[in-house]
Amino acid sequence: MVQQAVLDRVFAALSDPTRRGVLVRLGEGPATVGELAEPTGMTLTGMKKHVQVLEDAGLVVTEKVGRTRQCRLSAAPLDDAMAWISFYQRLWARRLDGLDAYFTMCTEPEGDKK
Amino acid sequence: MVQQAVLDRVFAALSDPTRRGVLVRLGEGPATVGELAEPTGMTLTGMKKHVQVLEDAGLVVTEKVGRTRQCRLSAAPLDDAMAWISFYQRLWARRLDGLDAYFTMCTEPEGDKK
DNA sequence: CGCTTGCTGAACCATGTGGTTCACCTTATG
DNA sequence: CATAAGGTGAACCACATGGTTCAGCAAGCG
Repeated sequence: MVQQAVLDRVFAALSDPTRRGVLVRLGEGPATVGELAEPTGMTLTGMKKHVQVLEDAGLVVTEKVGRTRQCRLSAAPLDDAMAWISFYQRLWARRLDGLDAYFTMCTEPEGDKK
Repeated sequence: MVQQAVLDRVFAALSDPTRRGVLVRLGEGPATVGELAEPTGMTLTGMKKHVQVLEDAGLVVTEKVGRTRQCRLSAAPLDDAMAWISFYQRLWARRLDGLDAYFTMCTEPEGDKK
C-alpha cells in the first residue's frame, strides 16, 4: 500500500496549475530552472520553489550542471496517485450506479445528469 | 478540455488524508457530518469544512435531512483527475523510456533504479 | 582577473488551510 | 413548551503556500 504522505505530496503538487504546467513542459524534455521560469513571467526564486515541491513529491529529479540546474520528469509517483484514484473509482462505480438510481428515484423524479 | 480550476480543486481536495478518508468512508454509503467526524475525533465544525472542500471540488454532494446533513459520493470529477494523469502519463511513457536510457548512459553507468 | 549569468538562501508579505471555541439556529423529543 | 441534538457561522490561531526582493556564490567568458 502506498504511504499516505506520498499521496499527500503528489496530489498537493498536482493541485497547482503552474506546477502541472512545469510537468507538461518537462514532458517535452529536460529544462533548466530558468527555462521553466521564463514563460511564466515568474522570478527564478519563485520557480525554484515550485520545482522543490515537485521534487519533494518525487515527480521531478534535478541535477546541477555547471551553473544551471537541469530538471527532468520522474513520473513514477503518478502511478501511485493513479492507482489510488482508479482503485476507489472502480470500487465506487457499482455503489454509485446503485445509489444514483436509488437517490434519483427517492428524491425527485428529475433526470439531472449532464 | 477540463478546466484548470476544476483540477486545482480536485487535486487539492485529494491532497489531505482526512478528506481521502472521508471519500473512502462515503464509498460504503452516505453518512452525516457527525458520522464522518466521529471516527476522526475532530469537531463537527472541523469536519464540516472538509466536507465543504470536497463539495466545492464536486466530489461529494450533500443534502440537509431534518437536522442532519447527509453526504454522499459524486465521483465524476475523479474522472477528470484521472484523465489528466493518464493522458500525460501515456504521453510521457515513451519519453521517459528514452530519457532514462539516455541519462543512465551519459551520467553514470550505475543502475540506480529501485 | 573581473564581469556577467544562473541559481540559491534568507527575509518578508499576503493569503489560504486545518483546526479550535463559542454563540446560535433548527429540528426532534418528552 | 422546554430541552437536547446536530449543524452552522464567526472569530480566532498557528502554520503552510505562493510569491516577491535582495544579497550572495559558483561557473563561464573576455
